[in-house]
Amino acid sequence: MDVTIYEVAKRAGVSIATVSRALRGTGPVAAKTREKVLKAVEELNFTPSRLGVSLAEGRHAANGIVFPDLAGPYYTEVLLGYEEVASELGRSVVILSTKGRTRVNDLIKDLAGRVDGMLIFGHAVPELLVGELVRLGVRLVFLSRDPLPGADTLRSENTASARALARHLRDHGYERFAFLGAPLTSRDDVDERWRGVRAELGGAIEAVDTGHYTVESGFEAARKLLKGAGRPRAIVCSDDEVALGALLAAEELGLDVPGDVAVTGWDDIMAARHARPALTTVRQPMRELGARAARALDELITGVRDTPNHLTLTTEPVIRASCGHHPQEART
Amino acid sequence: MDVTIYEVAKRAGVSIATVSRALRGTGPVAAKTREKVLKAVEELNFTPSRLGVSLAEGRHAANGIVFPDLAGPYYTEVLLGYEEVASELGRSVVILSTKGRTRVNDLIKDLAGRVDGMLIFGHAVPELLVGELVRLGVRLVFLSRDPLPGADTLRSENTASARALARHLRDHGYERFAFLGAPLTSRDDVDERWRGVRAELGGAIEAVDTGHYTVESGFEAARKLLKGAGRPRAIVCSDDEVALGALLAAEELGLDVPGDVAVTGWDDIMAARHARPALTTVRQPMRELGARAARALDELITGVRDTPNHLTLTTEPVIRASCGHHPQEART
DNA sequence: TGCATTTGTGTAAGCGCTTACAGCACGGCA
DNA sequence: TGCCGTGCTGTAAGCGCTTACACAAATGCA
Repeated sequence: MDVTIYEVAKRAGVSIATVSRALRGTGPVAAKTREKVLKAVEELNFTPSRLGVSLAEGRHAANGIVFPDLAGPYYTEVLLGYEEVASELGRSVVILSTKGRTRVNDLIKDLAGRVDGMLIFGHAVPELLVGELVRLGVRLVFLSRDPLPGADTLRSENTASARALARHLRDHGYERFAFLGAPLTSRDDVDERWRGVRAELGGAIEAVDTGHYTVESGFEAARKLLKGAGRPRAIVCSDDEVALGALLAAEELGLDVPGDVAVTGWDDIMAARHARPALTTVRQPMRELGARAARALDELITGVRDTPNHLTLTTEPVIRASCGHHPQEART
Repeated sequence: MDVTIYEVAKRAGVSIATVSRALRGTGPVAAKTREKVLKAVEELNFTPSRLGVSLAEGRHAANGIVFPDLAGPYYTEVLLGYEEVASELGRSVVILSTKGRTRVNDLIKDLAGRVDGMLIFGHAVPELLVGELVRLGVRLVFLSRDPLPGADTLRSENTASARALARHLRDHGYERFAFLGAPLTSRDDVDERWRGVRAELGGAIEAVDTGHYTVESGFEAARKLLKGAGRPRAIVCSDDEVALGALLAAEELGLDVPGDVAVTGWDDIMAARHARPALTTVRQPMRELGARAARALDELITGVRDTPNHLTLTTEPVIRASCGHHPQEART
């Protein structure tokens, strides 16, 4: 990768300006000259240095993406949609995981210096820095976060779906409920889900903090909960991974799902479908979130749009076996 | 992000060289001067332009990673390990998915111009291009691929584990086997697994091509296989996703796993543990593959090492319920 | 006190491109 | 024949940094 435009120019017997014009198609170039240039390019196997191009153009042709942790299907799916569209738009994708990192601020700032804009998951970035980035003029799209000035936000609907899910469970005839998740750690999505079920079920549901959103934390919390005195009839989990943990806990305690206790998740990750009983959940359009984010960013970067956009995508309940037999619904 | 070193220099009343030295700690700078510089940096909120730095330094401080498709836990896990170590080493990670892309060559070349080296999954890149990249002096690490000159290769062990898995199944008393996967599409890993079980089971196992490595293709192939006349007693799948598909097929046909048919996977992805019956599989150290790749690349880039390395990591069988009860083994 | 170091700082030459501007040749037209 | 486009190409000024080199000032030592 170290043949430069100068060598091409020399070989073709023209100036570097002509090489550049011939290659980019800007400005007029005589057919014969173009041919000479292309031939030299071919022979030397020349690829313009991205660094040189970017420096001169003043743009990176790259997008960043910041997530708290790539583990788990949710982030992966979003990333997938994001990268696909970004690539379509001619932009590379630079990733950054903040989990367990010290000096996150520096990492983010470094990233900001490598890209034209970035997608940030929820609260993966300290609040103070968010303001600074906005002030710096970095193009930003936030995922699953309350709208804020100076940046796009993108999310999928939570409250109404949560209410619908809660209603569905109540229609089963269940009366005691628990919500399993970490609603106190400011993941807006989960907070909304909690408020949704709460609004529907009122005092019949209690929240249990799992601390994290992992199979393990779900398992631990569910085990404690199911062993306790007032065992809930149904457990609404903040996401599928927590729910998978709950299923494991029930299994360990010899409880039948959904016979003894119903369980629901959120996201519809792959494992949800393969768990037994298959997990009732709410499908979030994860790839589309990523894809939309990439397009939104493109609009902001190219300047097609300069006012922030705040969009909410709809979700879809997926009723499977883990919530119990329900006459009105089909099963997957 | 558009305050430059010149403005800092002016504000601090020094030259840009001094600013650079003060910030990077190269060369001597008087304490008082350093303070002035830092103050100016602070006030202007200056971050050196990555482009400028890279151009001057002649390095990107970034690594690439190329995968056929990010879908599925295998790639994610590797990516996770890779990004973590790369970040530790001060390198960003630029991703590129080749699935369904036209002009892959251009994408790869563009990527090569953005990074100091890259990790490439198996055969995600056309063979012809591999040679060209090597010739161009791009630092490369290949995953799950036969050793080739001019680049590192990294893989996890397949043949011996496959033989061990096959032996384990035979010890159950099973006699007719099938191998489900797409061994003909040149994924070296899978090819080795097939050869391993084949070496152990000989004519007792037949290969069935699924075309892809997805739950769906596994489902389709397994359904056809299980409906057919000579139904195998055990199905060895090329990876967990195919195996999950096989479990679904068995369920649909009303067959008991492992009572009627045993199923095994490969990789030990999250869903393997949550499937019912839980999937017997072979754990591949996915994160470590990523982490090692990042370190290997670093060695090549920094020049600590200049001869290619070819490493094989060991795998670990994970015996769960899907292969049947087996007195000698514990169950997870 | 004088000289050789050391320390601190600035100047300027890159790094590899893009592009505004200028210049040159050629053809068409009056 | 003279003049004015038009088409093509080259020159050179950036883009934002790093760093070799030169030089001045401060220090150490005899």
